[in-house]
Amino acid sequence: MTYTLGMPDRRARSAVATRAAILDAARARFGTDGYERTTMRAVASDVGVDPALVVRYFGNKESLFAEAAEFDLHLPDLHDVPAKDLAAVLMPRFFAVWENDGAFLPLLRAAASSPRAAEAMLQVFARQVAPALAVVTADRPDERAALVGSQVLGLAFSRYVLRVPPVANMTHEQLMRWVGPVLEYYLTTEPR
Amino acid sequence: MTYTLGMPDRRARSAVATRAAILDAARARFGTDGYERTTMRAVASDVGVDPALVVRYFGNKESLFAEAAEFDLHLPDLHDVPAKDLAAVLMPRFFAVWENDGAFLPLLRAAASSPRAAEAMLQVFARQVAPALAVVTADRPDERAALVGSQVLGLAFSRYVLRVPPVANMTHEQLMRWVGPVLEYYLTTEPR
DNA sequence: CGACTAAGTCAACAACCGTTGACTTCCACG
DNA sequence: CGTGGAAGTCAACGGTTGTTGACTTAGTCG
Repeated sequence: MTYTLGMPDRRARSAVATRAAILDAARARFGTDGYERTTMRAVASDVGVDPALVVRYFGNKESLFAEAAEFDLHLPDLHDVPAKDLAAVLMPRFFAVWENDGAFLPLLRAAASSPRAAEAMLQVFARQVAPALAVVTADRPDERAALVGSQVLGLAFSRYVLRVPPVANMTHEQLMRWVGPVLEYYLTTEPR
Repeated sequence: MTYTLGMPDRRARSAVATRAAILDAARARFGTDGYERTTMRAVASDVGVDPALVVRYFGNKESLFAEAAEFDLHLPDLHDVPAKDLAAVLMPRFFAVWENDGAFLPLLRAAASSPRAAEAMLQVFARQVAPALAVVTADRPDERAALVGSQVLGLAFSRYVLRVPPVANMTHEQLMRWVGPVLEYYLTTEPR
């Protein structure tokens, strides 16, 4: 332990830990309550901390949201995936992003009433979804990617926001059996 | 003019007119700003009226929203529609409701961030969409209706809220050619 | 005309919000 | 030991919100 420079002490370590805890709580709140109904006080209270500390770390509510809404879809490379297996590869990523990760829901909720959030979501689609799908679409890749996006978004909205009973209660496998052929159709089949 | 009973005078007529004006303004505000960011003061100001008058007519904000979110999809009877023509019958109603009518978009926007609006939207689905589709689905009508709903909702979100370029710019016929087979599949085909 | 009543206004309330700046606590290090 | 600085708290601010109750205006009818 010769170096003290760049070696945070116990206080510093606990500082980044509480910062991360605040970010987690913010993600959860934004995801379930949306932007407006999420209060700085509630986020702070979830971590057991003073509201002033939240603004000390993140500046203000808008910046906190921006940082909480940053994420990476981690879409796999689809180059060597046969058409029949596309859904089996894509759907698990869908569930992971919307259920476990939980970073996507805040953005979806906010995008409905905030043009800025809508623009951010469009960027995610253009930079991550469209390129990943482009490698398996023969013609009109933009149209096909957007149609896949519409089905995926609608499924997320029905299942995680609206909680439409049948769709919200179905298992991953059941959903994959229903939706899988649709994704495959949008990506590979020629419409009539 | 023998009857005065049930014959509203000028004051009463102007009263229902301002009430209707308030309802229109509320629909517009809820549609663009969502539930939380819509304020009673803003709605009142749009009509050029005191905020107290809004609560006088509608009780409170929640009731105002409930009344502003009421509408009828006017879904046709699908009893005698062959499976091949289902999409051709349903899609025009989709465009009419989301483009011309314009009463559904507020509800979608608000539903993303307000549990109340989400509940209202669920009611519309359960009372209008599901029963209308049930007459053409052989088995598991609830699942099939919910899946159709998810695709329709996702299309509306992509096209009218997010405005994803390819989907937002396509014509009615192009969209019908792409999405039609999916609706038909959800309603009539057996999944693997 | 004068009383009645509906339509609408006014000011104010309690609560809650995001944000601020000064204060306290406490650990590490010279 | 004691001092500096980071981590965190505290109380308060200015503003906005939904909602309330008393007040004013104005048309109608006996």
